[in-house]
Amino acid sequence: MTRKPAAQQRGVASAGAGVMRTLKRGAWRPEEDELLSRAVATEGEGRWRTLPRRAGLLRCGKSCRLRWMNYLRPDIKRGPIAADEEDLILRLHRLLGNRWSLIAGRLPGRTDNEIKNYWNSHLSKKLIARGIDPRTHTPLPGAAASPYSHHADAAAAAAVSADKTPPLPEVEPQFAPPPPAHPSSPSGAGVVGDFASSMVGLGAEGFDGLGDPFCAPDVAARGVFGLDCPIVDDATFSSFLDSLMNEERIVDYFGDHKDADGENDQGGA
DNA sequence: AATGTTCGCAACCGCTTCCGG
DNA sequence: GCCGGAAGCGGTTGCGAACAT
Repeated sequence: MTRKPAAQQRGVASAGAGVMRTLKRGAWRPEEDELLSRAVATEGEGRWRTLPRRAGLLRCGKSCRLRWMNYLRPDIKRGPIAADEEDLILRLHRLLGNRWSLIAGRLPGRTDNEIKNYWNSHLSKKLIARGIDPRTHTPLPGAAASPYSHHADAAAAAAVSADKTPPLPEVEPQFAPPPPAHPSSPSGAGVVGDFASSMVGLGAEGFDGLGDPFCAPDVAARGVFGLDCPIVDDATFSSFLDSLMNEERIVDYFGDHKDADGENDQGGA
């Protein structure tokens, strides 16, 4: 996608006709990408604050980091989200809520921004079409009687229409819905309670030996599970997440229609 | 063909968390 | 323990492209 030059794009000036060195904003140009890539190659990631100056870029460090993380990193995977990736995103979102970076961490080559965008533009609509609240994974109010009906409510119907996907088969959800994520905690506390209750339906019985096995270290550190929550090391938590990938595909949750409708045929960046 | 609408995604913003002094 | 700077994260914005009328 081509984009307008910085100042034009966002209305925020890179103007400033002063002595002051002004920062450029908006879309990155190829030569800027080149400068950034070279700088990271020689100096490594980190020290984003000072990197742009050393690289000869008129960008803030924040912008450089974002560009590198979401676009320039060599290990980034291009192309449409595959069915198994989508399955995993759904599973992880049920568990973790909108913790995109954590979710992205389990999808090699995918960025948090990409997953967030995919969720907002595709998956949340699919859930709504199924009469499921994408935020809580619980039935939408109007759809409570038959949450998986094709005609659950107007919102679902509208979403189906908007989604341009064929109707989904009526399938009982594989998993028991977790409680809503914490809305008041934008950067992470959304996990609150999700882990424990999600385990009921997530085939997590295999983790019985771990107590509350899904108290990831950061979650435990935030105290969201209280004192009873054992702190599980990264490896344990990681192995749990890995196990999600090996479960029967969550696609039953939606019906396996993706390949047929070509919905994921969006090109890469 | 022209115009309006919707969609997908890159980039920005503001807040939170981390870390060193 | 406190403070300030740096890094990280999630929500939101706004543009161009694609599609519909």
